[in-house]
Amino acid sequence: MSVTSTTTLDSQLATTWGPTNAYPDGPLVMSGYTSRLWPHESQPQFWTKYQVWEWLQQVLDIHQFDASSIPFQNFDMDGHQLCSLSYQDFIRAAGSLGPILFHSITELKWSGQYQIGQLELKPELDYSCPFPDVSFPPGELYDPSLHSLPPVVSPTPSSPDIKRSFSRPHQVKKHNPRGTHLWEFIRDILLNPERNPGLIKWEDRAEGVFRFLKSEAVAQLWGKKKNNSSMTYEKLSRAMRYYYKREILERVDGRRLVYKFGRNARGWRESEK
DNA sequence: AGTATTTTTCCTGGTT
DNA sequence: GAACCAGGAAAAATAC
Repeated sequence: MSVTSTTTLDSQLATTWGPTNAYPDGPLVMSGYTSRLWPHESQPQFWTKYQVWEWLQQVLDIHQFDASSIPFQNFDMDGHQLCSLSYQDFIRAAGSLGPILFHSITELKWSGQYQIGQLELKPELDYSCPFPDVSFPPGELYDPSLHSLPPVVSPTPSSPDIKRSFSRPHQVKKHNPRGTHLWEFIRDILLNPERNPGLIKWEDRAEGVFRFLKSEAVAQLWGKKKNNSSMTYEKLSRAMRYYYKREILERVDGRRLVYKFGRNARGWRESEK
């Protein structure tokens, strides 16, 4: 009764994560539990430069800072190098945010070793990537996060010239239910196109305009994350509409499935205007 | 334990 | 007719 359109969803999922690349590496993640991390993600020493930047982004988001708070150039390194930085190095590279980053990476290094035993991160340090706790039982959906190795992507040094005086880290505590809000979840899908082929795509990267390509599939993913198997795009979109008032999203009329990030959405820009 | 936020659920009605 | 879009209303889930 609650199933909207299985046919459509099936086809969306099929085209998105077709059988071609389903479970390429076998059952790396225990399908029994909801795993929060997958091997390479949980072990910073194996991160690529790209993943290091992802991590930076996530930590900033969690602590409500925007991307201009840290000179990303100072972290132009892979996970191995990152892990060898000292506390002082972090201070030098990130100023007042150094301690936060240091704490975060330390925690991650530590828990990474035990992730086999399914050790969960402390909630406040959960900058885990976009789809950590979305694990689909075999045969159901292909979970992109199960791809242990991200494709070769370089940090796109287009112009990370985000230099600005540190906006003093005065904790702007906000609500953060379950680690991620819907809009952040959506944003993170956009920021990780390699792992999420064809779910949502940028229409205008600079303006923050994007479009859902597989609306029901995204809803399913969101539902999985919230442990709600009856999530639909209909319901997800209602939540999206509430963002208009808060200016996290701006209305884009006329175009179906198209949304635009608003002034209160952070962390989606390639570089700060 | 209680309040504020955010999301979910359901719905009516309109549009593409 | 299917799939969306707009919001109102109210309940549920979370955060603090």
